[in-house]
Amino acid sequence: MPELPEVETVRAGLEQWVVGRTIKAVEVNHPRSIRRHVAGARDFAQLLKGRTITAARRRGKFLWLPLDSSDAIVGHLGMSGQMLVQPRTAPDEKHLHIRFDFTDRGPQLRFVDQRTFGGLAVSIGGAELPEEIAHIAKDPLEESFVDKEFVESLRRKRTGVKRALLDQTLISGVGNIYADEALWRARIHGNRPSDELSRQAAQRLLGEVKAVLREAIEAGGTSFDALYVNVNGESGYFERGLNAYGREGLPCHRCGTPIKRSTFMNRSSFYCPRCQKER
DNA sequence: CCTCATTCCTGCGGGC
DNA sequence: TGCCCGCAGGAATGAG
Repeated sequence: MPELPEVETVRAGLEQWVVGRTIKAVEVNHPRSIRRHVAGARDFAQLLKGRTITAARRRGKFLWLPLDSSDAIVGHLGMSGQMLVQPRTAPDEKHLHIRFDFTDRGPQLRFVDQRTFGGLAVSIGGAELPEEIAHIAKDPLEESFVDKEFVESLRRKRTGVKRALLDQTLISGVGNIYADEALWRARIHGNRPSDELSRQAAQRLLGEVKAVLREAIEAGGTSFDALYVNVNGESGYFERGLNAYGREGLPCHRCGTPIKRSTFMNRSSFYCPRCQKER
């Protein structure tokens, strides 16, 4: 499940493998994967033909590839999207939806996506910051992210702390896994009302969010199955670093109490009932 | 404006 | 052995 660390790993791979290359042709096999490109597949391909990719950037879980036209390819991996760099001779993947061929006749870039929650679009004039992602907040690893602003807006919200962490307009890049991990580290229950958190607790939580995201990037991301891989098809190994997510019934690494699982927002939450009191 | 439930999608694993 | 159901969940959407 790609969250910020997994998307960052993919971004780094794109920087290495596709920046500086010129697109020769684009093939769209599944219209749903470009549903956010309203003008359709033909327009998508036409805008990209002959363009050179000049960088690989990311904000939160969104990626974008600025082009020499000042447009950009903007993308989100959703639940199962993959950006793979593959030799032209490699057999098509089962869920290969978009293929990029380059003028250098080198490896292709392939967008593969089993559940089709992800997708790509051309953002007109979006090289600097695509308007498609301007509505989401900065992610906590951006230099211009302001801790105090996050702390204050978190405390202004009238909702649960975990729900707030998952709100991409408040802080971007955090998904279900790293939200649970940061809450475990900060010893805060995800159902705690966000407006009842002290400034100190909110700042501590933010510190743990940043720490866990950085550590996960270092490990190349978290992989539970073949769905999350880097551009070369390799898995990350941060799963070993998880303290809460997916550990129902297993002893808390701090106090030994079995980790609990509960469901809300249509998703699972894992927490230590002893370290993380609801109130 | 704010909060929250619903919807999209496919593969997998449990239960019968 | 096969079928059905629940589950995985990021983000857009619309209801209230």
